[in-house]
Amino acid sequence: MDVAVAAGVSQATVARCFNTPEVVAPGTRQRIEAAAERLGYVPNAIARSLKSQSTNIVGAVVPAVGEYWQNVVTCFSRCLTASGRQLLLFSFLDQADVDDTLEAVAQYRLDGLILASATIAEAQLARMRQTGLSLVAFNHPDAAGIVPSVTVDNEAGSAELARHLADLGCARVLYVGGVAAASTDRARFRGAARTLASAGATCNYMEAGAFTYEAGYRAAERVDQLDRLPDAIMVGGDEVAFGMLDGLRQYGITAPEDLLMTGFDGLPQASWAGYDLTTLVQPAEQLAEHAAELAARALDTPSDVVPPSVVVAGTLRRGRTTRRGEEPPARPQSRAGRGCGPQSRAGR
Amino acid sequence: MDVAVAAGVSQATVARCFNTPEVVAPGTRQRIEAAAERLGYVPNAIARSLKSQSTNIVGAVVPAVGEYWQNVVTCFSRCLTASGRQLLLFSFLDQADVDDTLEAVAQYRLDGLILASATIAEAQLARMRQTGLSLVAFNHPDAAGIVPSVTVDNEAGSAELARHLADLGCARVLYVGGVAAASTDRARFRGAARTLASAGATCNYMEAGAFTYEAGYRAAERVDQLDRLPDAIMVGGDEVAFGMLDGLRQYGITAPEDLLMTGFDGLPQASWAGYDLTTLVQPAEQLAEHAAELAARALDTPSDVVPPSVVVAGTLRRGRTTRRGEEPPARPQSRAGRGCGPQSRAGR
DNA sequence: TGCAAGGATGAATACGTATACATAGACTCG
DNA sequence: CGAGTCTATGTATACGTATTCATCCTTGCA
Repeated sequence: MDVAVAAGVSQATVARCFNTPEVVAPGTRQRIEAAAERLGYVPNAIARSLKSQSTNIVGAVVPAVGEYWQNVVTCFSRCLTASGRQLLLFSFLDQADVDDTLEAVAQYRLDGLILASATIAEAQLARMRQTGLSLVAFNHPDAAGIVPSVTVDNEAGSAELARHLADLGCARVLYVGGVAAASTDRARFRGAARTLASAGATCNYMEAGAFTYEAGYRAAERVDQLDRLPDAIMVGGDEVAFGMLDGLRQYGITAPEDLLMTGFDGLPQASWAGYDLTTLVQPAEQLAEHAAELAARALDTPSDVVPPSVVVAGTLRRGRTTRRGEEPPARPQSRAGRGCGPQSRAGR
Repeated sequence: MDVAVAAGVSQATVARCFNTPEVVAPGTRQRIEAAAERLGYVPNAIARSLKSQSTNIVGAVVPAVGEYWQNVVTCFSRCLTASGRQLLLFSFLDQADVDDTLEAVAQYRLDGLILASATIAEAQLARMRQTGLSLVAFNHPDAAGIVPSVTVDNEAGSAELARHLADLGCARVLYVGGVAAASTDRARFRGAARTLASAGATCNYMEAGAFTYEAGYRAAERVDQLDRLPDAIMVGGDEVAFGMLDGLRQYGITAPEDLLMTGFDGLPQASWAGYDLTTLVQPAEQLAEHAAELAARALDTPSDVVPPSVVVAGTLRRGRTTRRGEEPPARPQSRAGRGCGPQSRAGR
């Protein structure tokens, strides 16, 4: 409005100048742009949102902890920014906080909402769907059919890992899940158990209690106390696997020497030389893209139509933790022959 | 408005019912609440923001990569949610994207903006300050004096680490920084160099090139090629230190056996048994709280007053990487005496 | 020259809320 | 019983934009 009087035009023309510049006369446009520049004017997205009934903002409700989720949030942000939209982030510590969070979410008229958690109750999902908000469940396989859903193919991925272990001759496998209530966890166990059974191998289940490093570390004690070590441990999440690896080392148990180990998720750290974990890499970027697209899509689907769901295949990453009997990779040329002598750092 | 007619009152009364319920008659209130419940009405935060000129949203511009930042983002989210505000997240990959990002930011009339990056140009900060937006620089010590700033005490923290090394008898120290252009990096090197000099020790500088695991891993090769290994390596960031540790192990160099090592930041992984790194723990939660508070504070400071800056002390965490000559921690009771025999997992 | 067509712009309105002001009724008290 | 006070509510307006409709000016053509 200030700009309008400064440029000697009406507010409508200013608006046109910013939205459809081609319909405004070059001279006028130049005058408006100069005035805007001088006054430091920037369009008000709030007012625009109110008028256009669309905020250009997508919300994401994400657990506050865990390497996996931090990675996913970054992907969301990248995807949305790339398509000119914004990310409103809600992170919750306790599952119970989700209710409050969702209430706060509803106030902002978001273009879409990504619910990222494998433990949101299905009843709650159904309720959210009634609000007319375009939402999509991320990493919650059981939500497919209730709301649009985006996940990696947990069962097939886990089956691939199991097949890999079976090929390496593992007959007794222990599956260490994070939280049995998580639908991802169940799907992963299903894939593992099915494949191993058909290969004539056994697959027991143990629950770590959380998808965290500490949970894996603590679960290592229970593994150590087993009467007999399994041939391999399939862990339901990379972070839990890191804890399991470090925890087992405490008891003198290492992978791949004493048993093989696989993770799930494909966190950046799985590629770090310190762990070098065999895992199933989730195509996080791709998953995030699908979620962002679904969340922002026009809400034309009537509620009795089965919503679209996207399942993307993961990629097996072979790390040292399942590399039994092979030659260790060539060591870079050593420091031998230098003055300081290698005696104190001879072997690995 | 729908609710108003349904309850047989005016829109103003509905608004009062949601903001100042005590001034509306109990009977009326009940009627309105019933109507709202029935119609699934939730107040429109967009309209409220437009009217009240305050969005209740705080923005954060954060680098898209790095364990450190992911952790910080989580803290921001927790703090803001706890105080009933929302977090609009912008993450950028390239420093050059920041300009575009900031332009997009300006459209939303945020209550405040947290600029989290140690490499934002100071001229840009000064320019942003003109926009009247209440902004605060996070983790950018050089910004203090230009805009309100929140950082850990980088120099003192680094000095504390250096003192720790000096006490352990280190005379030749190598400082491996992430990006020399980052003001945090420079402050940390200053603290280390000053303290080591006064202790009669030397402190050379090497730049890893980025604050990433890979950069640390690659820098390990240059360390290996030195004529003589230093007594200790101070790494400018934990993630870089992890890479350095793993990289050095490639060459048969381990900490604390061959040299001591310290990090900086206090990432969760530094406590993981696999690294167990001596580092300076940033009080991330506390820093985030200060940033959130400053960002949302009333913008009463005239631009010629030096803005307030918060510097919080970090905490030294002693890990195995500087634990030379001490007894290793007691091993948990071994699995000896069980049927499967411990031969294959005897030593560490 | 007169008229139609089209291009540029202004006036007016709606989006959903918060709030200042006005109003009307109930109640108190001298 | 009338004036004053307090409470509950309605009326009207503003926030900054997008958009429809109307208006005015220019241009082309017969």
